[in-house]
Amino acid sequence: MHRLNCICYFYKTCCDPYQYCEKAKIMFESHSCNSNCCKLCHQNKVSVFNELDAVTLDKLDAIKSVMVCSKGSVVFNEGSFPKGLFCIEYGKIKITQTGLDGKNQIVRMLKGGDVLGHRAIFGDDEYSCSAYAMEDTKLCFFPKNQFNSISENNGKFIHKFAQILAAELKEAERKITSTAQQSVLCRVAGSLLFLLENYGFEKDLQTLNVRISREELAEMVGTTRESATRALYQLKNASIILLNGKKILVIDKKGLFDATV
Amino acid sequence: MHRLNCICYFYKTCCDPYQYCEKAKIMFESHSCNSNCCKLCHQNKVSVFNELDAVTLDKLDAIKSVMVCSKGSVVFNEGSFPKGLFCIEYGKIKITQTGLDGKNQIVRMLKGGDVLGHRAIFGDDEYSCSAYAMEDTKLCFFPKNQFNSISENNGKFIHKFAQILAAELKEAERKITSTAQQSVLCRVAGSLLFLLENYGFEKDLQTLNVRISREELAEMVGTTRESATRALYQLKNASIILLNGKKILVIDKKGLFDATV
DNA sequence: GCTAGAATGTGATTTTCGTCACATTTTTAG
DNA sequence: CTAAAAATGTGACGAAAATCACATTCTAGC
Repeated sequence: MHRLNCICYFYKTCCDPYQYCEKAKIMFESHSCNSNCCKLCHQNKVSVFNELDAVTLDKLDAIKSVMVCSKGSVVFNEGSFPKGLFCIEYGKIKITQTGLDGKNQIVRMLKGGDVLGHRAIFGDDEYSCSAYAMEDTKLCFFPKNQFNSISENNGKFIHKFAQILAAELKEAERKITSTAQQSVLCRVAGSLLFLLENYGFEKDLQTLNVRISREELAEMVGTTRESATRALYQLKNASIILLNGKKILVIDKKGLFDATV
Repeated sequence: MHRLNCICYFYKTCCDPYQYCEKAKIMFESHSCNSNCCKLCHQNKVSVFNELDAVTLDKLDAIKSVMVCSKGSVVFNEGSFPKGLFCIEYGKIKITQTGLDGKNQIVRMLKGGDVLGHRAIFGDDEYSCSAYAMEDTKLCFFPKNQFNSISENNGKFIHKFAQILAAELKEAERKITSTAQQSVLCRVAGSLLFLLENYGFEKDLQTLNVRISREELAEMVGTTRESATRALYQLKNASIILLNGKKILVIDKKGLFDATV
């Protein structure tokens, strides 16, 4: 099933460094995985690896490990030094930062095809954030030194990362402005819209394709759990969304958009 | 004085595109300028151009224009498309974004040696922010297409920009967290500390080496002019700073640091 | 399918901060 | 130098959101 030159880590919830874990192994095997080969990966078309030549893809394949993280796992911790670059095959990752009194702030939300660890690697820096799997997630891992020697002489490849960093910077700066200027209600509406754009709907074309707790929504928005809850119910009372446990259904996308200003 | 292969724009306050301006010309000539040559520029050591080989520096010199902006000038406008990359020889630039009801948010503050326009260029995007000169500022300008063809085959050069973007992203994400979680007083203290780290002191070793209005401070912090004023006076009453018109004197740096949490 | 623990909803209260209004000071242009 | 405009300081007030407390509901693990 998996290629011989791929080492497979099985990742155990909340353990660092990565360890073998029976549950992760079962997850790993239960998925109809692709060949664990970058060239054949269905994320190839959307990820930073698109447009890469076959030779570079082979090199990347040769150095990579594959790992599976169960929901809640830590991928890396704020303050530690990056050992390499991660690329998501499937799953969802939240990137969080610790603020006052250990209160978390979610600064990015990732999905299949996205990379993580690149900020610290290109910044030549420790991780400024932690990364957690929000659901069972499969990642590929490229050790830093080997990754660097592959990218080093490939201006196009580095340029692609610069492009990603530029897009992330744009989004972060926009978030500074909205956090500073908008009400909690507007920010909650904006975050739901972001989740919709980023993760899309489930098959019913109404339910947001991500399970997020009230606490996490509050951490995205930069408010308290209670205020996030109240904002959600305001949107519900305005017939813009429906709530069903952790499911959030968007029934009036335009209304949601209008609520962001 | 200036090299023949350097075109000099003289920049007129608030005019776009850049125009000849008598005042700017006088400013330009009154400064004992260097040769307008990247190789000899004193910012060479700190800017993205450090470690560049002589050949590349010569190429950059050949394509660049030099311009001087008087205080208050617009360097570029949010929403327009980048025509090239700027590098500051001296002066100070604020990068702002328009939020609700046209309220500004300052997202970055730049100084000699810093570049601007790189986010939009590497993001292949329009400007997501506007740039204003906070004081008389001298910039070098590198037209986009020519800049791209020089950087294209220079992985190290692009890598340097990725490094800058990574550092800016780190700072932006940290600012999201503080804006979301900290009180106005903490954020004002934090901004003063940032201004100190970024611009340093004047010769008296107490006065912040930047003139910033209450309004601008509020725009950095993400609050109102009145709240920013009140926070400044709280710090003054705590004998952490002194206020003298637009001058801000830091007399207790540790106290300022303690006030950020 | 039970049960403990986690997550959520909700009212009451307090705190922070924005808004408004206007006096005062500083800066700028002529 | 002077008038006008811009920037600043400050009190009163109200709105938004944090905090606290606790009831209720959901969920994971046995």
